Amino acid sequence: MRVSRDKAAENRERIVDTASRLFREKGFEGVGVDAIMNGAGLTHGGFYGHFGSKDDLAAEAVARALERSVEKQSRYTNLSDLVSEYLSERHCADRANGCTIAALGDEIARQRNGVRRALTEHVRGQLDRFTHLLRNGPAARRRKRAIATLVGMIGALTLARAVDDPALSKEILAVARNAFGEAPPADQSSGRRDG
Amino acid sequence: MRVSRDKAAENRERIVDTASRLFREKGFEGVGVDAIMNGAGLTHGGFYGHFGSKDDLAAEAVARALERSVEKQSRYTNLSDLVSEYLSERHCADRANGCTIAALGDEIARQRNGVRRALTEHVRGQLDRFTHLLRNGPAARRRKRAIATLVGMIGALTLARAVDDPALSKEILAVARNAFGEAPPADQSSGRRDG
DNA sequence: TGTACATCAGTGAACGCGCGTTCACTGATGTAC
DNA sequence: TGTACATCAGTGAACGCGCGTTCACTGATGTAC
Repeated sequence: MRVSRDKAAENRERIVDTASRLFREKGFEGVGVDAIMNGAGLTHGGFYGHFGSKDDLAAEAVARALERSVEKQSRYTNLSDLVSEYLSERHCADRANGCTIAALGDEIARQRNGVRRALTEHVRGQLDRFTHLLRNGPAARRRKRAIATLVGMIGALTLARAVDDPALSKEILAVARNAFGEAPPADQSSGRRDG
Repeated sequence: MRVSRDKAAENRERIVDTASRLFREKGFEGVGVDAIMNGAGLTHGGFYGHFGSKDDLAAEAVARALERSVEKQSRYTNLSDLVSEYLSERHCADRANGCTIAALGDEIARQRNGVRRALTEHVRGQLDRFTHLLRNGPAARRRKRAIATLVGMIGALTLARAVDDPALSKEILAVARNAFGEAPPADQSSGRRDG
């Protein structure tokens, strides 16, 4: 049965949002078109009225997830709070609504161009934002800190999720919050040469 | 045609090694039993004489990859060299023979108990080894640095591989080598409180 | 504003392929004498 | 040491299921008058 154009547009958005969550939760190959459409309250047959292929949807879903993540970040005016939230146990437990890079990082590396290009632009933006949020030192040094902070966040969340033992997982998050949220990780303050 | 017991044992080892490489290269769901057996110079039918299921092989393959990684590390007597090698462009480009956590991290988080448990023990060992390689400061602080270093390494390699642009990828690796291989990342040397 | 028709979003059955798994078979290996 | 038979590692065809994709159909929406 036909549905109004507005309703159809809403449905499309809902499919993208649902996919964006399910992919992060179970991986690209862990979710079928069927599950995505059911999750959006539709049946699988209508899928190809909205998207050319599952891969096309994947590209849109990743782009959507990355946009949302930038929106969420705009609330933070300093990097420490952002890092603390990112490395919280809540975020660690909620893969479906959390960071796309931590949830799908190594699958994205094997993905088609569309997905990888979107991610690359997102990372560039992240590094610029982080560099801007860091207040001390010249831009080049702040950029280095931004990179070290970003990779520390991603690695900590990935490892905390991969590990089986809740105590170890919490320890990793807590130490990383302290290391990347408080002290400047790329600061060569221990007196070594600067490269 | 039957094969000698020694040859059969060799074949089994070769299957595990091949799987360990192919899984890291293409992900658990990106490789079929067929491809693994062909890679080991056999046909798919013989697979179930060696393993109960593809999942069982996955657990063995991950365990094997982690063992190999520990063997490789035993060559290093200081953490800086180890980090530099880990964050080299060579390692970044060679997913099949490289770090299992960076290659399969977020898939492992969704995997069965066998795989996750093996990984957890490996991580514990890694942290102990890193803590031991760090020479300065009390054990508790060295452990924090070990954790920050490990998650920085994993995050940097994951991100450098996910990103589309070689220049950005190289920048991430270079900055991370400097941040995690030279200065102590968990060092609160900038004068903040210690937690 | 109301009516008649065309459009098309969504449905559900069906297709085809790939993949994990099974199985009857083969022929070299291992063993008993 | 040699022979006869049993064992069993590996082969390749086949099975069954799931999944991405297609398609004929439905009936509400959109439109023309």
